[in-house]
Amino acid sequence: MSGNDEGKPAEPGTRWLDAEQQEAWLTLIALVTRLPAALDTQLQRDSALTHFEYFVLASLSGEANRRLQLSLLAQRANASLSRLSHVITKMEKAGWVRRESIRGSRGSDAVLTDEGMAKVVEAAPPHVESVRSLIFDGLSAEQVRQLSELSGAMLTQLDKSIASGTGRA
Amino acid sequence: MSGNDEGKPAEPGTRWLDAEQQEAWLTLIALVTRLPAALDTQLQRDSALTHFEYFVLASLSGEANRRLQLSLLAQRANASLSRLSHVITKMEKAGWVRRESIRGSRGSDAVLTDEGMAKVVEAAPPHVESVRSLIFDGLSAEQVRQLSELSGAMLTQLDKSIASGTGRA
DNA sequence: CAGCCAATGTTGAACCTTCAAGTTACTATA
DNA sequence: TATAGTAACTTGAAGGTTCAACATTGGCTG
Repeated sequence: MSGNDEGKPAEPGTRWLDAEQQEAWLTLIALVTRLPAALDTQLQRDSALTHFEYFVLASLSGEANRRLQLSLLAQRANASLSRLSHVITKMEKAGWVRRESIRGSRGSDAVLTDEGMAKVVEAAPPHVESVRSLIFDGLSAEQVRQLSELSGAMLTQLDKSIASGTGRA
Repeated sequence: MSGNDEGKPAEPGTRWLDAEQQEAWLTLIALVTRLPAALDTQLQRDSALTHFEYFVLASLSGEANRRLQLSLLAQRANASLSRLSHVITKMEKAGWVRRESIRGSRGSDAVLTDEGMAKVVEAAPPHVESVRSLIFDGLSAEQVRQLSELSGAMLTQLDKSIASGTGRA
């Protein structure tokens, strides 16, 4: 990666990134762009699923009664409620999920059907194999630990920044 | 994050992720999902740009003559040529970029116009501020170094896996 | 209990990306 | 110098996501 891809000094008063931050940033951007693309490509080809759909199905499959309230599922899947709602509608039509309203509460649950469960069970092995090949085969145990810590730290900062409105994102 | 979101053992012969890998994976997925969303939100609100558009403009602005062949620019921006072409078309209409065919070669260049340059110069300060707030304010210098290394290692593995067809992504 | 407020969820339109097919124009080969 | 091959780019359609507006329904307060 060459020069200054994050824009060059133009306004006095703006604090730019130092060289190490620049490099880390460019590399991180590449990662967050390419990794999802790679995951989608594999899942699309092997199972005709988006990674988001897979993640939603997998999340439900790990749940106590294979069910979860939509708003909680959205959080779990790092998505907006709107995005989730559209996808649940699609997967409901496919027969993998159904909606069920919660008595005595204002929410509704997404429930994984048997067909949905079968779908994840079928999609999981090639996907996990791909995750291993795309990422973990290149990392030592120590690096895996570092990855957890670093990603965790970034998520914490992300949440803090968004909550405070400072990052205005 | 609770249980086993990557699907549970169902097929003998599939090698699953160990506990540390699982945790790292869930955290990484959260990051690659939320970070781009946060970047898009900020740029959309402050500058009416997608992060990808910003990145393309910034990449051009860092280039020798503010120009780069489309296929190279696509690589630089971690995107397909198709995606880039659509976006260049849009930005051409906005007056930020123009296409110029390369004599004696079969490619064409994207060239950043003065208006395009003005647009990046205006968009950069709030964006950099946001990047700092969203990510770097939560990381020590040592962590920034680790981030470069780790992201680099993952990208290397990603490329290797995709090239070999093993990860089939 | 009435009325308001806030949380939850849905929807359609606009927008963006992907995918596959098609075009163009160099390059190599005979 | 034909001809085939291929790299570079474009395009339209299909599909996914976001955004904003709307509907529904509990919870809270007077």
